[in-house]
Amino acid sequence: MSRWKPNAEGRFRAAAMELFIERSYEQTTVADIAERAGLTPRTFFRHFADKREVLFNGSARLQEAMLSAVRAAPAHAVAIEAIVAALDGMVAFFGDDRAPARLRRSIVASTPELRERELIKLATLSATLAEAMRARGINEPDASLAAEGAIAVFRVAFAQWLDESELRSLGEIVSASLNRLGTIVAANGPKCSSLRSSRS
Amino acid sequence: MSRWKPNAEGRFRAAAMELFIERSYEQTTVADIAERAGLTPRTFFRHFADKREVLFNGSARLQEAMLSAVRAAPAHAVAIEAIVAALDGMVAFFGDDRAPARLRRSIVASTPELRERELIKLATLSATLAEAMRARGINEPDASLAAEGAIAVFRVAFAQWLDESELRSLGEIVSASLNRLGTIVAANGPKCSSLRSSRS
DNA sequence: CTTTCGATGTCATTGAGTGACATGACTATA
DNA sequence: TATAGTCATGTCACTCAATGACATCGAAAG
Repeated sequence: MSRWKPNAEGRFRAAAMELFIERSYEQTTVADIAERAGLTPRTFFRHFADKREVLFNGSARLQEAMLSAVRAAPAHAVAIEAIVAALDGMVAFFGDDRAPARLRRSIVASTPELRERELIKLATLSATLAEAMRARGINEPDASLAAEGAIAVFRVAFAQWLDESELRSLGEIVSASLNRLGTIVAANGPKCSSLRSSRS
Repeated sequence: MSRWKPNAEGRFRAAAMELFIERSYEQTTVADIAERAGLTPRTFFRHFADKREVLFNGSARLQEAMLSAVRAAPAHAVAIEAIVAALDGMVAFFGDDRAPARLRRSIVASTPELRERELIKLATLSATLAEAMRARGINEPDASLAAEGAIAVFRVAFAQWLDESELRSLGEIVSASLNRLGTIVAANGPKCSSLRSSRS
């Protein structure tokens, strides 16, 4: 019997998904996952920083997809062009099949611990996007604002995409949301509306 | 000696802040905090859901400030007016003193665990704001988009407020950021720019 | 004074996460 | 083929966050 098991991470992920569905995330211990994967708990933590990470494999690939889309954008793109490219890359990453995303969301949504992790992944995505925009000559605070706005649009649109039936594609929803955000925020008077500058 | 200690939560918070500064968050155990507070670890968890929560006392009050500001807005406010009110309420909540916020941020920023919790507090704030807007007749997806956008603006502006010297007030920075976001997003063509609707 | 109730203490336990060290397996090089 | 090096894994022991069960103390009400 060989001691070395090929594709340990894949084994862990598959075992974890099975157990998270059979029971739930909370009622599954790392020992359970390791047992089903035919490995030990100690090895689990050599492949994943913590129990949550086993569910967040895709975030690195999503980030890569977003980044290469931004870098492929025209050279002197302004902020809006950069985030449109980023959103485009993210939309392409997910394709048409909502089922896996829905399944994953049902697991993540069921546990505060996992919702927290999801948020930090999105925040990382936002920070990475802002950084990429700065690297293309878009300065602060535009880079951060545009990045935060883009991720916010994506989050809202993505949730809608999962909630509604197969009517509109993700791209259509994202596009509509981006336009909607523009309409909303642009309704603000050029001078700052009624926000009082509270110098005490 | 009386067994009952008045203001247990306050004692825990004070003890925790001291220790987080002396050592760090990570190198402080709940047992340490309890000892300095003159209480037991078990009691700590009766007052705080987990170790992180001891640092997030203000978030409930911030949410209250934001909510009452939104509810105080004119009756048929459109999205932009509602979020301006919300931002106004949040700005007022922090006042002029940046020192406490800076200290707290230095602690939170030093630990991924705490950054995650911070994000979920902001996400909760966003969801609450969206809910309040819906209660005032603003429909989806405008409510969610505006709420996400507003929180994004606040987050970026708040970070700037802490980073720069005492030049501009928080209100001024928030106001400027909101306008900037409007300028950026409004630059998007009315029809959706180049985001291809990727119906595979 | 006694009863009741809420806050705390005590004890035991589970499960996440980590460090140290041993061991098996694959690879390179002679 | 032999030997050394390296990498993934197993084993053991440990810390610490978090929780349940139960005892106890203090205060307030009757």
